[in-house]
Amino acid sequence: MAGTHNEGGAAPVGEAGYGGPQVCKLIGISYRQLDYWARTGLLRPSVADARGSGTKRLYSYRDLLELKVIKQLLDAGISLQSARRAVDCLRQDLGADLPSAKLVLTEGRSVLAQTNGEVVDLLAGGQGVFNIVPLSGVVDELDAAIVELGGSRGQEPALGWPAAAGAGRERSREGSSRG
Amino acid sequence: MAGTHNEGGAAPVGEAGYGGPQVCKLIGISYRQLDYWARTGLLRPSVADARGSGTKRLYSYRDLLELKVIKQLLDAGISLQSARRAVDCLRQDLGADLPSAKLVLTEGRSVLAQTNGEVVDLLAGGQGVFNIVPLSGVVDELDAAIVELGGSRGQEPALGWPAAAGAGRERSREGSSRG
DNA sequence: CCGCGTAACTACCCTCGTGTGACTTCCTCG
DNA sequence: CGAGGAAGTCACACGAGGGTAGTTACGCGG
Repeated sequence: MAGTHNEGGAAPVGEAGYGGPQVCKLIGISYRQLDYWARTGLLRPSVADARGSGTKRLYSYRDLLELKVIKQLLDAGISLQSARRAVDCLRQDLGADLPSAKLVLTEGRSVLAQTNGEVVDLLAGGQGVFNIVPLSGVVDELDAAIVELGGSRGQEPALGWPAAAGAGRERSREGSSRG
Repeated sequence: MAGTHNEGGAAPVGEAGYGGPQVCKLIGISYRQLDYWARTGLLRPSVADARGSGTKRLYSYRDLLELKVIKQLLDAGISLQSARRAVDCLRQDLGADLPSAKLVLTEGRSVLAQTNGEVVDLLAGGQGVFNIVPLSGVVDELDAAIVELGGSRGQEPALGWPAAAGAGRERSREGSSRG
């Protein structure tokens, strides 16, 4: 279905990235929300941002991950401001093995815990509230959504990247020059 | 200011409870916040609510605990709506040993975990975001605040709750010990 | 006994963040 | 060059309070 044009499903056009409306379907947010986040600087598309009314925003898979985390946090009743800190933390650990990690947010500090032991350790020593995001679920749901929307394309939805710990996974296409 | 009132510190007058401004100091919120919460029904004083402009709201120690939990959640960037659910959960487990428990909130479900094992178990099976509130810290901080504001009275920081609820639950609530 | 002062609660209006809808503009593809 | 879709813009809504003035219940002094 929708196999006529290459924009019919959720798969990125070649290597370009994911367009705005596609991202909305994949993440499960409204377009206005995505637009708002992009305009307020919470998360701007890393492949290509808009340069006018007629252009397209292009999001990378990494962007999708961050968006999904933000949505999870919002669903859990956490404010955008806190979600922003969470994404910040996510960006610092670029090489982490995300599917096996948990994002642990406390007041003033946010860390990526790679094992359950770390989480328990943090829990034992902390006083405030903990917000814990198991990233496995995030990656899983996102992947499932990608497959569901455009899986029949025979195009890999960008999941072969857990070997990114210290490795250069520089397959991003920064070719589009701004005007 | 003519020293007309006897409540110089934080200790409740006899069995009355804690007044509004006192609660603000104890919990660390603004009066407007407390007022807003009372008006919107998030947490109304259980000893005596206001019946006009000249009357006083009187909060019980249990109210203070719930307020403190709410404030912790707010500090962690959690919305009032979610905090409302947390307090709801707290009210269901009236007889629980709060200082040793942790409040675990997930999307759609909120439970009181009495042991760390329960928390780990919940973490292992869940997908969404977890908000974990160690109540030991809550009780501890609240107790310290009460002692600090009214400590010179040599009075018990917390008094027995009024039997307004009708149920006589004599738990050992003395918050000096924590798990 | 009654007014006064003050402490508390209340009402009203405003702000800020976080969106949402409607409508416009304008780029890109064919 | 025309059609269509995507970003932009403006107005508005709603939650969560802040500020301030008004209103009422006390207690006290005259």
